[in-house]
Amino acid sequence: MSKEEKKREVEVRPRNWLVPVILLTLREWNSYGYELMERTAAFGFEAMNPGTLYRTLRQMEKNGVVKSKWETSKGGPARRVYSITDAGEAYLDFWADALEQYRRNVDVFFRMYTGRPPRNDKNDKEGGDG
Amino acid sequence: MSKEEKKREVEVRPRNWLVPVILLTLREWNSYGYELMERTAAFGFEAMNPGTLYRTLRQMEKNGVVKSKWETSKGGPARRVYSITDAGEAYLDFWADALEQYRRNVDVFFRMYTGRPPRNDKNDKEGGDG
DNA sequence: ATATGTATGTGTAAACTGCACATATATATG
DNA sequence: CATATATATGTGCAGTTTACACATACATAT
Repeated sequence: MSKEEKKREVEVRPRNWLVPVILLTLREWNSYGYELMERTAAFGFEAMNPGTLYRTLRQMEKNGVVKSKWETSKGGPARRVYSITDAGEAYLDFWADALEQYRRNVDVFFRMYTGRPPRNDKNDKEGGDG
Repeated sequence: MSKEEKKREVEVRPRNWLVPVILLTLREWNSYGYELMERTAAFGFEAMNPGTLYRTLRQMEKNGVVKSKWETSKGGPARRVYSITDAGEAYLDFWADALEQYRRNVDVFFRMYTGRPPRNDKNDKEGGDG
């Protein structure tokens, strides 16, 4: 396994990370799929896949956290413009709570990763071989 | 959707979070599945599922990041005691890098979530209704 | 022989996601 | 009208991950 391959393998985003990112963006301004693809880059989605994004938006509307309407006045293909709902703002708050909890877990990880000396002895941590 | 249901829905753990947690624990002392179930609680796995843990351990051994041997000397059922390999320590370092990157993304999220006033106006953020 | 606690493991189904592919509109060009 | 291009939205499918239920096995006590 090369260094590059390992890095590609480790995708450190929580499941559905796209959902709170979209909600947070829509809380500030209404937007549509094609534009959201650019904005999500700041949150770790450097090469956002269109299919994933549009599917997520539809799922979110089905769940009632966003709503949409067609916008045809701007020239070019029609855009489905999304806005956040009250349920969506509440859901975003849940995500914020959960993310704070998770951040504490990651802190535990880093304290143990950097703080303590590795190769402590508790069991018999085979000193030689296996 | 009740508050409880929503909370259950939002699981803010990255994919394979169990992997670095196991590696980090094994870096300090050798251990086995049943014992690891308790230790993972500190990292957000409060009700660890045995099946998930054992399957993950086997997958990790297949990938060469841990190795195991049977221990039958302690009384009770035999334990498969795992230890981290050199490849495992290197893999743990990759995870640490990725987690730091991810933490930056979460920081961006929280700055936007708490820092700025919601309901800014950029597009036409429908002032009234939908 | 039965029950209990310890310990490891599999089968299956649901959810999530990346990749490839399909569709549709507006504009420019010939 | 025909074609190409940029914009914009959407579906099919397959691989991975994971939760839940279930199965297996050993040691000890009674």
